[in-house]
Amino acid sequence: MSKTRLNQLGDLQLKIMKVLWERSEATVAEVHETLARELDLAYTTIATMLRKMEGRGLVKHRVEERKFIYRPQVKEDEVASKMSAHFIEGLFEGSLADMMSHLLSTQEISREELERLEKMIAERKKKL
Amino acid sequence: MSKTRLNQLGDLQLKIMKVLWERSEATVAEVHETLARELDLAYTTIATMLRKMEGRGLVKHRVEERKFIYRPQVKEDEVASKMSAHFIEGLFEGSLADMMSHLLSTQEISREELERLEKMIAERKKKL
DNA sequence: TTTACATTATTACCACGGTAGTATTACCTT
DNA sequence: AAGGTAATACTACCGTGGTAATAATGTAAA
Repeated sequence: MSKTRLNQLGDLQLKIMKVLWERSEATVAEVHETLARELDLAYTTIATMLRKMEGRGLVKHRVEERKFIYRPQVKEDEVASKMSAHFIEGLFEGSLADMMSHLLSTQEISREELERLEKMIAERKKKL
Repeated sequence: MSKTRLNQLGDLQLKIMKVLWERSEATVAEVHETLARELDLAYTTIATMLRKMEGRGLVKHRVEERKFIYRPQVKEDEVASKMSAHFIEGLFEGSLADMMSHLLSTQEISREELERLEKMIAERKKKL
């Protein structure tokens, strides 16, 4: 198992995981194809990356008619949590509010988004 | 110049930058000492890292009585913004609300923090 | 059955973050 | 003047993300 460090996936690894999360499983070709519109990578690049990721325990594969079918070995939520925590820790001393404060004052945000945020927080407050 | 990729600083680099940002400038010894409680790193590790960071344009140094005095070449806000944007992009398709939604449902958050968030958002809404 | 094609295997690189030992230099103290 | 000390310079190494070319292999088509 080796409890892969989920707190830091590379950009490409993340993109690959996203494809896998969305489809539950996929062949190398499918992943490659899905990412093709976004990234111009060689087929073998994806294949290599997936193999490496399997080494890290991020994915696992089975064989079916000569093809490798990969599926995630870690949950998206888990990864998102670990990565978020790590990120917020490193940049905002772990304070979610500090991060939001910074984001609110620097990022472009629509009224809709603000309202969504407002609702979420209100909702969350109830659960306490 | 090379417009250093501010969107991705390593953990150690960030920690070093934080020291520099806080003090405006510092010698290798000061950085090393400041981080000592947290990290057990060789003096030369810090020195090397700072030299590498200077190569990337993150810091700059001047010499004073035989010592290198380093100062940041990039602003904390700028780095925080770039890194945040990159992070949110990679994990939440760029949606701040999506990130918050995830964070709110998985992270431990105190009532105080929630209220702080609430106020911030209300405040931010006014400015629109 | 030969050939083309799809797929994985093998191997190789590069960049960079991180880590640090050893060498050199220069200053300061006896 | 010799020797200690503090600082930087140089060099080296490892892990890993990313990228991919080439080789091998098996399958399907002609």
